[in-house]
This record gives sequence, C-alpha cells and structure tokens, in this order.
Amino acid sequence: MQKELAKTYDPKDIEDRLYAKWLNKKYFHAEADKGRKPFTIVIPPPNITGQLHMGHALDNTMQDILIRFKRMQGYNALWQPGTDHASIATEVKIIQQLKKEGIDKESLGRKGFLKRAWEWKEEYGGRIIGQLKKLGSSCDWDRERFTMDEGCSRAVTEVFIRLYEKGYIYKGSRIINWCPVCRTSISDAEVEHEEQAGHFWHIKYPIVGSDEFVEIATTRPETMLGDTAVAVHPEDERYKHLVGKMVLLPLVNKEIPIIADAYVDKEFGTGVVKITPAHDPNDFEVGKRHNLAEVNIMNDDATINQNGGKYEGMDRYEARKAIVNELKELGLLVKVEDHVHNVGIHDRCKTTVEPLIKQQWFVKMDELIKPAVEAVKNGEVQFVPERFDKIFYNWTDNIRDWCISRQLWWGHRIPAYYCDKCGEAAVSKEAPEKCPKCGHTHLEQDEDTLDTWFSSALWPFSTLGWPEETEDLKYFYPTDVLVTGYDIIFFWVIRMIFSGYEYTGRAPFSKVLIHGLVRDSKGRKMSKSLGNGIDPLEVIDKYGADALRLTLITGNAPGNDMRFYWERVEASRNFANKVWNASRFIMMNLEKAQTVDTMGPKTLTDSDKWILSKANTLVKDVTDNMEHFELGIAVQKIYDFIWEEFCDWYIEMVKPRLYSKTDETKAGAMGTLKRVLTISLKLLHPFMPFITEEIYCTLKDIEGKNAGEESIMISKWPVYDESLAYQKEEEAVEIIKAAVKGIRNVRTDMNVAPSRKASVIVVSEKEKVREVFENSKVFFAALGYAAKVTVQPDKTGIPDDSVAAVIPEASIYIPFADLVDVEKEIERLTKEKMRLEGELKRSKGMFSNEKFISKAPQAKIAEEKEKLEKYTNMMAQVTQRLLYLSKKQG
RNA sequence: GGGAUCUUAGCUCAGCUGGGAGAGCAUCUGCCUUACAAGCAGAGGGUCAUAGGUUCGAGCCCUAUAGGUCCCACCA
Repeated sequence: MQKELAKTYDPKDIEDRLYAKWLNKKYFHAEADKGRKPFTIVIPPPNITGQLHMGHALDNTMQDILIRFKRMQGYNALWQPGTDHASIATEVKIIQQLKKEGIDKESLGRKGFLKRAWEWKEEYGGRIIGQLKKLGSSCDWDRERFTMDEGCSRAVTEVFIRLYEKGYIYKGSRIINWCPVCRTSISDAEVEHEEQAGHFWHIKYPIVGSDEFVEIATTRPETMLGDTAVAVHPEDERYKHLVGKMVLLPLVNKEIPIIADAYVDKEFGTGVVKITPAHDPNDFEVGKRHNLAEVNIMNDDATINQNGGKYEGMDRYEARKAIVNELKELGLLVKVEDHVHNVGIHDRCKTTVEPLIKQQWFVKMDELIKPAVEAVKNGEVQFVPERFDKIFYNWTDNIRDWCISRQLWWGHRIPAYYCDKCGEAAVSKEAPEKCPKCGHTHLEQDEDTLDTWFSSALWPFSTLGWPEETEDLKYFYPTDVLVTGYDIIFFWVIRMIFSGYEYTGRAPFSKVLIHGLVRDSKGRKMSKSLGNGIDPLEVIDKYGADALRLTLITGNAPGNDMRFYWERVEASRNFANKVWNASRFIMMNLEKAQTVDTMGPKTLTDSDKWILSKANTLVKDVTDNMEHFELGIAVQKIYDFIWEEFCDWYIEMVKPRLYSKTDETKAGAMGTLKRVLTISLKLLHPFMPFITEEIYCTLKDIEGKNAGEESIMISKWPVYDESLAYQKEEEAVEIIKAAVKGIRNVRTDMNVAPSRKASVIVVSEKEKVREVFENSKVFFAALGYAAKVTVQPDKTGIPDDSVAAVIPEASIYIPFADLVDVEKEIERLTKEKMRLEGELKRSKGMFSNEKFISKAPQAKIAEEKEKLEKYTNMMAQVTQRLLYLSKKQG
C-alpha cells in the first residue's frame, strides 16, 4: 500500500493493481451462509464471440453498483458470472474461420467441427471476461459458468425431457422462419421487420372452362409455383359465383380451386388472394382449414427446387424476375405497382427470412406462460420502470409456440433418438440401448440443436446447481434483480420467468431493472457497419474505468437511451481528479497536524456540524435512491455534495482553522474532514470503485488506525444517524453562505480587484444572527475577502460610501471609499428592489387567495409565511438604504 | 393497425408521490489564492411542444393536436 497519494491522479496507476488485490483477497467470492441474508444477481451471460461494447459496459456497471452497494450493506452478495455459447453467432464465426483455411463445414463433419468450436471457445471465450474485469466488475469468478458446461447441459436435458413428458414439447411439421444463409430455422423473436420498397404484381389466373380470369396481386410472384388455391371473401358479391370453380395456375399449368375464406380482405388489392400454404403463415392456416396440398418449392438455400419445374436451381429472386418476364410474355401480367411492405429479416445476418414448412421441435406456450403473466400482474415480478410490463403483456398476449430446434451443430443436441428400423422416437437423457418399440439396437440421435435461448432461459437456476437441490440453489435462489436492456425482454427475460415458475415453482428474480441503449453522439445506434461504435476499453485506457462508469450512470434514467460524448467522460474524469485532490489536501493536513501537535480538544464548530449534518442527510437520500434503483439521481447527489458543499464550501471554510497555530477547534476540523471524506468515499464507491479504494486505503495508513479494515469494498455502508441532524447549525451556516455570496456578488458588480481586502460590517437586529457571525468570523473573513469583520445591531458608524449586500437576516456593508459611485450603487439597489417586489407580489398573492389558506397543507402555509417575512425584511432594508443614499445625493 | 415513449437553457439530459425550473458541456467576465487551471469566483440564457381541463396550486395528473423515436402486428 502506498503511503501517500501520487501528485496527480492516474487511473492506470491504480486500477489493475487494486483489481488484483480484490481478487487475491477473494472479496468477490460468496458462500452460502444461513446466518446472513443473500443478495444475488446473475449476469446476462455475454456471448463467447462478444467483445465488450458500451451496452455491456452500462449493463455491468449497473450490476456492479448494486452488488457493491448491497455487499457494503452487509448482504452476502453474489454476482454470478458466466458466458453464453451463442449457437448461431459462434457457428458463423467458426465457419468463417474455416473458410479462410479453405475448409468447409460439411467436409469437416460434426465431430471435427465441434472440436474446432471448443478450441475456439477456449481461445477466445474468455476475452470478454477479461474486459469485464477491466471495468471493475466484482463478479464471483470462482463460480464462472458456461451455458454448455456440464451442469448447464444437464439442466437443459432435464428440462427438455420434463416438457416432452408433459406434452409441452412436440415435434411437428409447421411453417417456420427459415434463414437461407444460416440454413436454419429461427424463432419469431429472431425475425426483425423492415419496411422495403417492393412491387405489387397483378397477375391473371384463367378460370377453367371459361374465358374469364381472376386477377390476383402479389408481392412475391415466385411463390405462385407453390399455389394450391385462390381465395376470395365468402361475402364478396363480385366473386361469389366463382367459388368452387377451378383456375389454371399459369406456368405450372395445374388446376387449383377457388375457395372462400374470411381471411381475405375484400378491400385490399383485387380481393382475390393466391394461396401458398408452404410459404406463407396465413396461407398455411387457410390451407389447413381447406385441406389444401402444401407444395414446398424451395431448397434450404432458397433456390427453387424440383417442384418449380424449369425454374429449378434458380435463386428465389432470379426466379421472381424470370417468372414476371414470362407472365408478361404470356399477357398475364396486368400491371406492376410500387408497394412498400414489411419484410422479415434474420436479426443476425439481415437475410430476408423465408417462411417454410419443416419438421421442427416446438414448445407449446399457452399453459407455460400463464404463471409468468400472473407473476407480473400480482407484482411478484416487477419491471423497473413499470411501463415495461406493457411490453411484456404485449408479447405474452400474442404468444405463439416457440420453435426451438436449429439446424446447427454448436449447441445442445436434442435428446431424441430415432430407431433405424421402425423410426420410433425416444426422448431420454442417454441414448437408449434399444428401440422401446421394436427392440432394434441401432438408434440415431436427432441432428438438431436447441435455440441458444433455451439454455439461457434456465440461467438463474442452472448456474446455481439446478436440477440438483444444492445448498447454493436453496440459499441464493431466487435471485434479487435482473439487469438488462429492453431489447432482450422477449428473448430472455420472459423465458426466464416462465422457466423459473415451471421448474423451480418460483420467479427467478423479483425485480427487472431495464436500461436503454448507449447511442453515439448523433443518437444513432452504435454498430459495426456504421463504424460509429466507441470501444469502452479505449475509454478506460484514456480516462479510467471510474470515469467511464460515472459517465454511463449520470443523467441516465432507467429504461431510457443515452448518448455517448467524450466531453462527458472528460467531465467525469475531472470529478475523479477533484476527489483525488481534495483527499490529498485532507491527508496532507492530517499528517502535518500529527507532527506539529497543535491539536486541541475535538470541539465541533457550526460549520463542522453543518457539513456532518449535510453528509448525514446525503446518506439517507442516496441509500433511498439506490434502494429504488435511481442510480443516476443517487450519484448526482453525491457529486454535488462532494464538489459544492464539501470542497467549495467546507474545505474553504476550514482552511483558516487549519492554518492557524492557535485555533482550538482544529482537531474538530480534522476529525470532521476525515469523517466526511470517509462517508463520501463510501457512498461513491459502488460507482467509482477504484479511486475510492485507493484513497480509502491510503487514508487509513496515514492515521494508522482501524488496521482491520483493509478495503472500502468490505467496509460498512454508512447509515443515517439521528444524532448528526444539526438543524440549527445548518441554518446558521446557510446564513453565512448567503452573506458570502452577497459579498462576492457585490464585489464582482463593483469590479473590485480580488486582491483588495476591505473591512466588513454586519448589521443585524437579531442577536442570534450576530452570534452566528461572531462564531464564524474566522472563515467568514477568508471567504468574504474581509480584512476585518465587525458585527453590530444597528447602522451606527457605517460610512456613506459603502456598498450593501442584503440577505434576509442581515445587511452587510463594505466601505470602498474610492470605488463607490453612489449613482451606480443606487442603480444596483433599485434592481434588487425590483426583484424583491416580484417575490413579494407572488407571496402576497398566495395569501390573498382564501382557498390557498383553507385548502393548502399547514406546512406549506407556514413555509410561505416564512418566505414572506424574509422578503419583507429584505425589502425594508433595501428601501431604507436607497432612501438614505438618494437623500444624501440630494 | 395496436402500443410505448419523448418534446425542459445553444447542445446532451436529470427533475422521486403536483408546492418557488436543475446539472454537465458550450458562451461571457475576473482570477496561476501554496488540494485541484482536469481548478476558483461570478454572469447571461428556459411563457418546461401547442390547446383545453382537473386543482388553492401543473414541467409533473387528464383529454386532444403537432412533430420525433421505438416496439409489436399475417393485410396478400
């Protein structure tokens, strides 16, 4: 430990060293301990492919603040860390890597591919963990987990089997979202919608046995290859007579029926819809209702398959062109309109999703979701801010079954085994020895893996040992808060909630703290393609982790997006520097005092009591804000207190006492400085862990006491102390502050050189006020640039050429013989009078309103009364002085 | 089409259950005062989007309007 603080604050000097110390001392580690109350947060596991971005930095800073706060409050705080295997993201990465080596996935085979993937995980999977450490995250790294580790995998299998046996997991041939680039199915949540400018092609389908046509309009003409009907609304008079007839599907030359279905909107397009059950979710439903054939026309890479006849092998967009051209040649293309429509794209690769019919595994959601909805309704799970429960309901109210199978290799392989001989499917933890139906001994496991969110959904309890009833699970579960961005409520939060209820019978957490996105300075999303991302590590490197953390938290309300500005980081760094230097000042004096031995008894002056009282209130307010997750407000209060009250006022007030050789209250000043600094550091620690630790530890060393406490992060969070509520002293110091401000204003107005001192005469009729000034002369003189301070009850002996600063309780006169221009002084006081007139008007207005007096709460009325008195008093003084001056002037 | 949210100082944003408008940055003025120029002391700048309503009292609650952002939704 260093004996004193370095001259200038350099985060690089301290951050890594302190983090290593914390790790070394095992401060982050938590063990189940029935004697203590737990507080648990599970980290949203970052992808192993991930690099720390601003979103992570914000998310994890918030979690670290909460966990450090609770740890200091005495909770047995566990921040459970880990990473996510991120099936698609990782698989894509590996494929890219292989491609560079000229290897393709298929030729490597499943086994070889997985070997490569695990190697990749070992090499890069820990990268983001190291970055989280740079940020200061106090995760219990001894407990680091991975969604594909043994325990989590066991949980996944367990859940799959339970749901299967309950009938909630089923395999079925349904329409799903297919990504032709990733060659896998994806869930609804993974589809983004994007408005695209497209076309509306109007096509004529000839009616069999007549010369008539029906005209249909489509945005995707290529799908006509898979049409198995044409539909009209049952009550559409225009087409009623056609229902039951057949049309000849052009190009394919197949007869398909005209059916009636209420799904068709009479007003839209031509009122006639082509039905392609295999490539459109709506048409799929219509097809089911009317027993239509499902003709799949596409291969997995979205090229046309053999069902497309001569278009076979063409890409879907090539085929579209070719088909439109041919229709035109045949005279069947009526017109082409511009049309803006929503296109589904895969959120990972931005490829246009193709709806396809495939055999997939699904989770039946309707029953499963019920307890989750109930939990949010009755408040067992609360979103912060509350409004996000609406987003939650919006999703749960329209829930559809969850497609969980993926045609990928990297992930949890589905525990279903198929008999080679009879095709029977068996779902079990281990591969069955023989087919339960025919006894055949050769079974093949399902090729598919599970949606990556299937395992993340179990994260709050799988990481604590579930399905085993471990001590950890019993003690740390349910967790307390989940902190995450609003962008993954659907993917993750909802799935964790229903999973928690289904498998553990309880909500996985009681609070969900939602934050927004960190955008660039222009308000755009940070993205790789725009190249506008800011690397948190670069910020840490330039300004320190504390500055980054402070920047991310200040001025940010839960659920709201924020913009990133370098200027704001700079401001945060400046604050860190402020704290550093104030601490340095205090330590220097503490050290000096001990050697010089001029310390008297620990007498506290008004100003000591004032700052202690302020600090005490701060403790209460900040604690309260933190309990309510108002982190931005909390840190703003700490910031203001430290900079304004503590540094700009208290430290300045205390200087004359420290520098004096005879002041008997010196020891009280020292004690107060140290005490308030300690409180401030503790309150600030969750937000700025490094700098506070460095100062705290150094401070201890100098005094040589409390050697037992070796780190601020395991020190006790301050609590409100009734005995420190010095109401009277607070008021007294506020009077002095007002007087000092008044003098400073007057001096600036008069252009008085800063070096010039003057005597100051304080006039107040009130004895108590005079007493306050007498008691505070030491620092009042220093802050008020006074050579000499006189306090008196009346205006006796005040030179005419004085300027006056008027505060509610007193008038302060400063004689500036050569400087005072009486006319100018009159002008200044007149301005002040006008201001007071305005205040008085407002105040009197309230009291002339009978309803205010009869209906407003007593406290409010008393408050207003006091103000009225103050302004009346000030008004009297200003008016008197003006009168005197103008009389004197003639 | 449904829903959420925002509109507060030049810029970016706070503003807890309604009780005299705040911060950071920027601008202007004066200071290298021995903790800090990454600083100190001051100043200017806002009919809190608009129009109504509730209330003794509205930036805050209600209604409507305008504009922005976002989410959800099967309109071919």
